[in-house]
Amino acid sequence: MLASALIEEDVDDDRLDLVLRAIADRTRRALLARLAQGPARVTDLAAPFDMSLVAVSKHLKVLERARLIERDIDGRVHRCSFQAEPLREVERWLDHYRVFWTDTLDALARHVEDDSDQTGKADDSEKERS
Amino acid sequence: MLASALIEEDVDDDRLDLVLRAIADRTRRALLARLAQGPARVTDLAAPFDMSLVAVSKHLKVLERARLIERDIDGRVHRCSFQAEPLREVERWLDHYRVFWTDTLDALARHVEDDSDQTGKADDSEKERS
DNA sequence: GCTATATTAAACTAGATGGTTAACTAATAT
DNA sequence: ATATTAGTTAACCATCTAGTTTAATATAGC
Repeated sequence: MLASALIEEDVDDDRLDLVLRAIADRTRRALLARLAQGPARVTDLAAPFDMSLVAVSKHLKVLERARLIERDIDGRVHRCSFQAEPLREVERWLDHYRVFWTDTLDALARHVEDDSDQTGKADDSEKERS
Repeated sequence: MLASALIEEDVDDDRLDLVLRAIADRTRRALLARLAQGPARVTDLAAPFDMSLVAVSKHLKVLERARLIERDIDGRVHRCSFQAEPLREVERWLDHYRVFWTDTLDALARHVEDDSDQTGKADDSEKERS
């Protein structure tokens, strides 16, 4: 179990790194927000921003590498469309923490117990969180 | 509405930037995963990692600035504890996109329509720049 | 007081990031 | 055929990042 599981985890981490770093920039988040309304050309995407077309083009490439957008090239026009899939990865990561604000303290205690075998040690006899 | 709303949005963006960039690093995600089990000292947090204590200390400071951890200083020992609150900000951001994988295509269509007044959408007859 | 421990601070490095301008490629329009 | 448009590539720059090592600070124990 160990080797493959660890490799799997690294892959997940790689993808999470890509996606989280892609959305950790407000320009790219704005581009995504725009694209969530529907596909658009690079030039039109760049128009609202106070930066060069080249800069926006680079941002789009970051989003593309994270698979958050897809590009449909038609002649000299690149039409970009939003792809939500990678955000589900973020969602899945958040799943591990959502218990901290959705469940009761009781459920929280259960959660901590359930996962405590992962770390072994952690002498924390105090879980006085907020 | 405009001015205050825009400022608010900037604040949100600032906080999102902080939080997303904090979690966009696998070392820091691992630290959070560990801390979600319960508070821990800096030295113990650093132990599993193949990097210097100083490096981990810096990562912790990034998490602290994003308010993802709190620090309780007791003598020479800094005890760090997980704070989930900022992740709700990420959750709220994701809310805008969750519709893309939870709802039917029908609901998606509705969603796009509802928000379309924000941008005047897709076909903005190119107002070229630069 | 002296020594060991816990942690941060400072100074440095290599590489990534976010932006620029200028040059290029390719498709379209006149 | 030529000029315009859409977009990328290349080269460059300033700043940030993630790590290092060494030094400093402060507490704890003997």
